Amino acid sequence: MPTVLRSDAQRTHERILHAATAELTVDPSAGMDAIAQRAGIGRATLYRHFATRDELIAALRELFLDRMEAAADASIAETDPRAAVVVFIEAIMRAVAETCTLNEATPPEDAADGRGHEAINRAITAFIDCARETNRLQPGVDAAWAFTVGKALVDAGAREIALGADVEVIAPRVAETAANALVR
Amino acid sequence: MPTVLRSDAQRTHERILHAATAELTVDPSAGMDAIAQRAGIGRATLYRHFATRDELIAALRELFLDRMEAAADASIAETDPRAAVVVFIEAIMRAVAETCTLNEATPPEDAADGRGHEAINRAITAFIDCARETNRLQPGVDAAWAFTVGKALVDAGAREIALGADVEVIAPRVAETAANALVR
DNA sequence: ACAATGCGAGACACGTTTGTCCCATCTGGG
DNA sequence: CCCAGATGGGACAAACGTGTCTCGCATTGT
Repeated sequence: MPTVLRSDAQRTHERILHAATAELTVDPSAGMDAIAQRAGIGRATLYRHFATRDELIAALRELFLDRMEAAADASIAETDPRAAVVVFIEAIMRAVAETCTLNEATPPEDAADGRGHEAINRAITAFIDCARETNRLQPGVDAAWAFTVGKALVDAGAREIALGADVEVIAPRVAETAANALVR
Repeated sequence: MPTVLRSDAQRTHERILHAATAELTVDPSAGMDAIAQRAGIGRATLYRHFATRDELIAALRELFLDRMEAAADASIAETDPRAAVVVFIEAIMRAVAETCTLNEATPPEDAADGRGHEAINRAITAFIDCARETNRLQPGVDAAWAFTVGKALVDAGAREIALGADVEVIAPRVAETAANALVR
């Protein structure tokens, strides 16, 4: 076997991640059987790539956090609060449409791993400050509520996509709606 | 035994509905054990009131649909599109905070029972028409998206409440946010 | 004191899901 | 042609959730 030609196993790996994303987005309690079936592989093969269910979910989570950190950086670069929301949400939507999932990916208050919270806190506080300075924040919105609203809308959009809707139509729509909800 | 003095069993019944609401809102796949524990009763007692898990969920669903029909009627009476959203969402929030649950309560496209869909379609089309006439609908919003956004936000708010937040602060906040998201 | 009612706790059978193992099969490179 | 790596399918034990049942206890009205 040549040094670099694991494209076979590699592609299966990615197909699993993609299928798990879709399946768990629609039904967070989906079993390994359903995930394997959606990936078009056998259950045994699924266990060859991810020893346990938790391991698969952890992999999804890592992918998601990578994307979210990138999205946070891109969002902070924006000076307009509305643009900041749109950029951030669109990036997250494209992430959850590919090989990550939001369900199970965001522990509400688990201080255990600072990783997820640190990135999102950076993005949200930057957005809140920016919106407050320009007096464009919707009344009653604070950091915690912005997080809740964003997560709820992204989650709903992700479900639409997992159910067959087009990312290119859903992602901007979710971003626009989130912007309307948070900034005026 | 007197004719009417089942207040004992009756109160247990309501405590179960309330506990099930909260538990299933936080974790839709919560087991009967978790529900009984949150209600502060034994699992056997839970089964004495609801023979199966499905029966419990059906009871929650019926309660929710009652409340939603009332909310739809109240919403339709409003002439201002923003007020229509606020009235509807606030009513739903108070419902899910008491003894109903949104999870499992809204079959996306199950034509089986027209009940849920008929009421919500009435409310949403009335709102859309009203908002379109006054040109206050946010661009890109149609009936399906209004439903998706409303459900997502109510769901998120219900989770906050089930986790301990105060209905009186969450309900108006969800309603305002939904209004901002849908109408300008 | 007595009986009735509702309850908590535990034991149980059953089905489903998880995670492991083994073997037959396919495919591409030597 | 042959072989290694990856796969699919099936058998399997263990864990978990469901639903049923029985027992003993507490409350309440008589």
